[in-house]
Amino acid sequence: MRRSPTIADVARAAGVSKGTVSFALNDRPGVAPATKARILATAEELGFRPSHRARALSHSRAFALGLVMARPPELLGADPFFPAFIAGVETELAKAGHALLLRVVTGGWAEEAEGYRRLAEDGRVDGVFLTDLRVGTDPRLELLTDLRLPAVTLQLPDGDTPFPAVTLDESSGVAAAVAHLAGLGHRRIAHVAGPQEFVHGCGRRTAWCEALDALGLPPGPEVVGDFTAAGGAIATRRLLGEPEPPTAIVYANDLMAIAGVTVAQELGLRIPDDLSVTGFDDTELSGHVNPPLTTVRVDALGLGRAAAGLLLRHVDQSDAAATGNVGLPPAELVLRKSTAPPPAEPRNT
Amino acid sequence: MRRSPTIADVARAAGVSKGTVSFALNDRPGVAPATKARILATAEELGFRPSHRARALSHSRAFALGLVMARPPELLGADPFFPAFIAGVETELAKAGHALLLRVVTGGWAEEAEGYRRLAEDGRVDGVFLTDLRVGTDPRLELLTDLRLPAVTLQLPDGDTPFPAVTLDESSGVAAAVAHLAGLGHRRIAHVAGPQEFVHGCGRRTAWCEALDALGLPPGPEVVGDFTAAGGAIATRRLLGEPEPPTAIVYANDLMAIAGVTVAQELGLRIPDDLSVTGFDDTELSGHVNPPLTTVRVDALGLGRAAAGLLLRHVDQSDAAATGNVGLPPAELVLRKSTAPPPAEPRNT
DNA sequence: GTGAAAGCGCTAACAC
DNA sequence: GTGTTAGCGCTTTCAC
Repeated sequence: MRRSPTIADVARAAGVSKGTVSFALNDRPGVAPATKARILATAEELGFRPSHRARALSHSRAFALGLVMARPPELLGADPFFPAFIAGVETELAKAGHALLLRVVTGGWAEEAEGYRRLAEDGRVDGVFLTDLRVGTDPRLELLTDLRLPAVTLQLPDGDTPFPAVTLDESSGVAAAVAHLAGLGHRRIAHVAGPQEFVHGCGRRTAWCEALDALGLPPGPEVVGDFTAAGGAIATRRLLGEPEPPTAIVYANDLMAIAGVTVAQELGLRIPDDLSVTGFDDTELSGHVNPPLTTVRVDALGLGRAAAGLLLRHVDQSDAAATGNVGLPPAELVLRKSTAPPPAEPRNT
Repeated sequence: MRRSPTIADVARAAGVSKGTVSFALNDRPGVAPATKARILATAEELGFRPSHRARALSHSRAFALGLVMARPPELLGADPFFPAFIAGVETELAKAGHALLLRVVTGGWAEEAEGYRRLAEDGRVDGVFLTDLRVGTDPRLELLTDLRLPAVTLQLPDGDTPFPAVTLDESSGVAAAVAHLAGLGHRRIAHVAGPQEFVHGCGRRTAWCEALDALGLPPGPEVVGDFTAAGGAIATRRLLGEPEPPTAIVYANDLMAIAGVTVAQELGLRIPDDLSVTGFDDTELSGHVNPPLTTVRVDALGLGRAAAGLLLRHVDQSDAAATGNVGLPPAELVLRKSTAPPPAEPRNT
């Protein structure tokens, strides 16, 4: 079992000191071109790879970024956002030689806080991504400040946190969906919302609400769901059971929308003839359900890339140059077949 | 900005040497109970947290495990397996104080190999999980042996790799689906397979094939898909366009099955009256589509837990005690509403 | 331009 | 029992 070569081996083989090797390897000035070439060659020849562990110790840096996913178990396999987001993050991190540490917690806040705390106190990461921001004051903000752990957040353009943020306007996508429905003639446009403690859940609801208002339509009925299919089904049943059911429903994600379509169909409604539906996320499946779902596309991959780039810059610069936010193109409406003009006659339930 | 206390600080405060502190902290014999208590107390008081980086360096261990996900971008958000698997892995790793490093590669084999290589050569992880095993000789087997990187594989009970494995019988689930359909009276039972280079894609197909044979049924038509919704749609269109279309289709995953149902419905077929369908995975959505999908449930969370436990043991034991495989309960059929007896009359296409 | 040596924070062998 | 010391492999300051 051959031990992998260390910087000392290279130094010996090249006939120089460890320090010089280090300088040569890191492109630092003050090494004669000839020496440098020789060092690089022997390093190459020996198959030298710098030990990440040793660098981490002497730099007091982990060269890794962390992501804590707090999710109820049911939502784990169904959420389309994280895998794409993570893929985006990875493309950036891989280039920079950083790694991504994942922590998934399925319990409550205590467990989540513990997740961040351990990442920080163990020095396993140099910074973290803050997704699923809570409205008001997210408790993680204080925690991370406490832990002195750099972070970037994902949030809506009007958000305001003490951390650098990647912003993406989801509202205009929802507004476009509402406008599209209104344009088709709908007047009772309902909403199945996500949990209102999250900025995205809350933001989408607000966008729906304000879009209705801007169009001079009355505020439609709404039910707050939980982003799960089961929750979407229950919410839909509630909405359709009302005395004057909506003719269109704007869902806060595709999962709830698809479950909602199923419920409506079971109740004998035809989509889109009797009921129009829109989703949010544009999951791969949404184009392949019956009917194909009109939805709002959000670029999770791009978000991941942008967030990783921002966090890397934020972490790398020890000087306090303000790292500005970065904005992504707004979410956009994807028209498919789940929307149509409302039925002419009022239905009876 | 207060530097976090090191072992030297604790030693000084407790009036002992670093070595003694280290022994006390690690529950090693040879420290007087009184001294030990005092050390533990001062450590607690100072808020001492051992530096993971320093331990990693002196132990030559990363205290982290790696997972390389190789996935085409389309499948990233839709695959229900990984999130649950990762959650399972995490529950075990968190207990053991290990971290999970994720690497996602969307390109080909070269990129994937590079992913493993970097994890190994950078010493970022102590071992890796090998999912999506290829049939025949998976190229990663040799690579990892080369890199001297411990690994555990996920595979079918009859698999055979040089690495410890977590095994789960998927075949009996598929066989149960076929038997269920045959019991309803179906005789032309088709299959939409996953990519045949993977053991799970191949295994499910073989299970379907052998189940038909065991029941004395003729081998049904089949199309090899790619596990994506789009692929499932295309495959289904092909099967239903044949002169004598099947009356039932067994899909290798839910995503393709749901897309297949949509295609069939667009062609005017009623599910399950005109066509029965089964899936595989039991995603959250599959109970909330129209009709709810009969499928095969596989315990991804349990797989993750078992794999993590196995890999931890495998990595921790420096002595060569053979770490046996661990077997999980077989996948089981979940009956819902997408299956029924075949239509009495032969349809015309 | 290059070498020597002192860290980074912990572990583990070896003295006492 | 406890203290001392030499690593783990790299970075970085300071002489020369």
